Amino acid sequence: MRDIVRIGREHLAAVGPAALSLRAIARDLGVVSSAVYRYVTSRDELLTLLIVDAYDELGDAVEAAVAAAGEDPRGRFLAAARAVRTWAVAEPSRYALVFGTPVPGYRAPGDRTTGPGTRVIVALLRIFDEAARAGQLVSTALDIAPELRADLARIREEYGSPLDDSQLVAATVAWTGIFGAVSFEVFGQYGTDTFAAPSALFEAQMEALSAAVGLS
Amino acid sequence: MRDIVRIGREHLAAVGPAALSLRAIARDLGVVSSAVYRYVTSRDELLTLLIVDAYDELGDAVEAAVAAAGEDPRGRFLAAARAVRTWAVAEPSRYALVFGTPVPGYRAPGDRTTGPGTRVIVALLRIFDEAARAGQLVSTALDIAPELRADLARIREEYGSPLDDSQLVAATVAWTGIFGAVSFEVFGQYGTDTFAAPSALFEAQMEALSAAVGLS
DNA sequence: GTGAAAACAAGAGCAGTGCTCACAAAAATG
DNA sequence: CATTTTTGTGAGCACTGCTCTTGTTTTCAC
Repeated sequence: MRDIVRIGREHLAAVGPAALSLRAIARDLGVVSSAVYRYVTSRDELLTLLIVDAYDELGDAVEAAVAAAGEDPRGRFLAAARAVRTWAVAEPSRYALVFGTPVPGYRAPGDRTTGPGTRVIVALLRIFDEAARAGQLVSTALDIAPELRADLARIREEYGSPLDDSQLVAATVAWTGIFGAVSFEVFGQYGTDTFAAPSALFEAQMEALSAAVGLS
Repeated sequence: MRDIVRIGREHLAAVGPAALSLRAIARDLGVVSSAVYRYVTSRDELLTLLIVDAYDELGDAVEAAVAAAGEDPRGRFLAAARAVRTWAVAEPSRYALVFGTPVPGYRAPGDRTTGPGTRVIVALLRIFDEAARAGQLVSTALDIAPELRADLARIREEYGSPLDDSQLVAATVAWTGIFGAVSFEVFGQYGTDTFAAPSALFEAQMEALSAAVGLS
């Protein structure tokens, strides 16, 4: 059982999410293909296990990086961003599983993936909250539609965040900005060999982004 | 031949990139499966055709939106971002094909995809260039590593851009920021039903982002 | 210890996939 | 009209996810 996830992870790293084959995993496991269905009801179930697995590892990495960083909110933000990128570059297939195209026909069971799936944004929000409390988060007033205000109010309550609407939007910009930059690099969307020094680019991008969202 | 792409596009929209089946397309085409190999050497070849197709349509949409917007650089930027999102929301499968996880085993042939694939960033760079020339792009000096300076110099030359290093980095932040936000929405990565008004969120995000990268 | 119950594995089989290849019908060209 | 080129056929290979029936272990209560 644990072995299935272990070998599944290996195959995932080797062939990518969509090419992940239960039969191949069974072979590697030295067992006939149908035997795997004793432990896992379907390929999607296995994907869910691997998704949770990946979310957890990424969450661990980010939380550890934030904890290891200093008190400075901006430094913590940069550490979190760096941790995301480092993990993604080291585990492109698992990153793709979680942050790429949803696997065809696959519907993530919310009850099992939302918990681990929110660890990064929770960590980011905490950094923003601390910054706001320390007066190190400047808020640029944005033009926010009423429907959005309702959404943001719900989120503020759910996470118990002290951020105002504009700051919350800024946090989502930081969030999507990090993953946008990482995805571009990991998925090779900058174009072929456009950047020889992707990590240097990422550093500069995150510096710009952290300043942009008001972190100082 | 054109029919293959046409039906391929329909299937793509219906089932997503990874589940796209040549045999199913052949059936819809009223032809035996092996016949389509007369026109397309492999499934990957078909994917390439569809990728180019998607890039072109997105490029058209963005260029048209920018042209229809006023002279104001910021307005043009917002128009471009909105065009990306609108197309992505309308064509999630095709968006996924191009900006999601690379299809397993698929290697995009650079010579056929790089041209159409760069139209969005070219449009963005033009907006930034115009803004810079009009003095409407403030440059916040970033800490840029020497290796990155080399990359940026190459890019500046390739695109004939007048932007300085920090402004170029800001442009990549805008670029990846747009697609990061769009991907989060299209791929449902914000979490289940977190935002009831995604377009309002996007507007606010892009407003924040445009200000953040120095566009005024 | 023995017998029932639960857990595990095997193997055949179904429907689907990408792709190849020898062959036949149709269309264009001389 | 004859010949070449193009287009389509159908069988077949190796693979996939998944189901179902059968058999083998292991565990556990008595």
